Amino acid sequence: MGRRPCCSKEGLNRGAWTALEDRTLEEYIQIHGQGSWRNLPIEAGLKRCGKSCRLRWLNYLRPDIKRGNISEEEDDLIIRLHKLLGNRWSLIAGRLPGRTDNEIKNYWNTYLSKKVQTHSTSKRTHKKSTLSKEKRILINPTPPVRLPPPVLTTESRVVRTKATRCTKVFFTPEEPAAVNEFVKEKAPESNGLLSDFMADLDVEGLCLSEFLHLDFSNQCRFDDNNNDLSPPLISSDNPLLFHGENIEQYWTGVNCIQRDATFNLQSLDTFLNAEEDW
DNA sequence: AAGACTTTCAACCGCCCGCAA
DNA sequence: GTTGCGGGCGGTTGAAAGTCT
Repeated sequence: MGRRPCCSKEGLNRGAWTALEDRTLEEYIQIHGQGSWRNLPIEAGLKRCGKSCRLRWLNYLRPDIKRGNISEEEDDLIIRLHKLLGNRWSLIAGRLPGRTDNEIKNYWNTYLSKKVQTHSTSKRTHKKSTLSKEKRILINPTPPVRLPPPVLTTESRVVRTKATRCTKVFFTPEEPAAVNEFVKEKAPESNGLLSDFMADLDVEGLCLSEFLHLDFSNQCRFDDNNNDLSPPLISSDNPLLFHGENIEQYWTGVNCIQRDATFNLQSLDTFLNAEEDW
């Protein structure tokens, strides 16, 4: 018994999305919300497979998406998480708010895997690998810039979402002040770099699986004035910022850990590095 | 200048899983 | 317990853009 295809595929558009299709999908989801992907194209009047709509929304149109400008810290985090989780891109992406599994997968395949290979042959140093970073696309640690919405001058025009290459890379060593605040507080021995913060986040005594399965992307929308128990881990301004007290509140709230359990933020890095010894 | 080659990444494909009937 | 459906995931493809010769 064959599986019913997700859609007939007959008479459906394929390939690159046009500006008009993007707008139609965006408007539909703004009104009706996402979900029911199979019916969505019919109801929205799109000649697309439901899966295609879902993919387009999740990987490109979603408003909270970050594209390009993958920072050094994110690089490092992806490598560490990949070491821990393997090719579980959605899980890795879940730890990088605003990043999609597809983007991380592509980024890994085109750049990070080579970088890691290079590092494994020549011992890792603090500086980036000798691999020509100049060839990387849109990668610098400056605040991510959303690509402007597609220009809708011609309704049927195909939107080329491909990022253009740049051969120069600019490093702007600035970090969100709040991150440094928190890092200094929790890890005074570090100099405040986010990478060091990651090196000082410990899950000892906590449920790592819970940690890994938390949907951080949702937390980006957390409003600090909101005191409910929705996990208030990350602020929208500083997506990688973990609020220790809030983590404790959440985890104790969901009974992941005992309320009186000692809560220490020490070193996730230690854990990730310890993986080598497993 | 132009053709060949390489790189990038959006989009597609097919499998898997959870859930409801 | 079984079946079918919807959604999600990871692997792969191929067109476009960049680089090299």
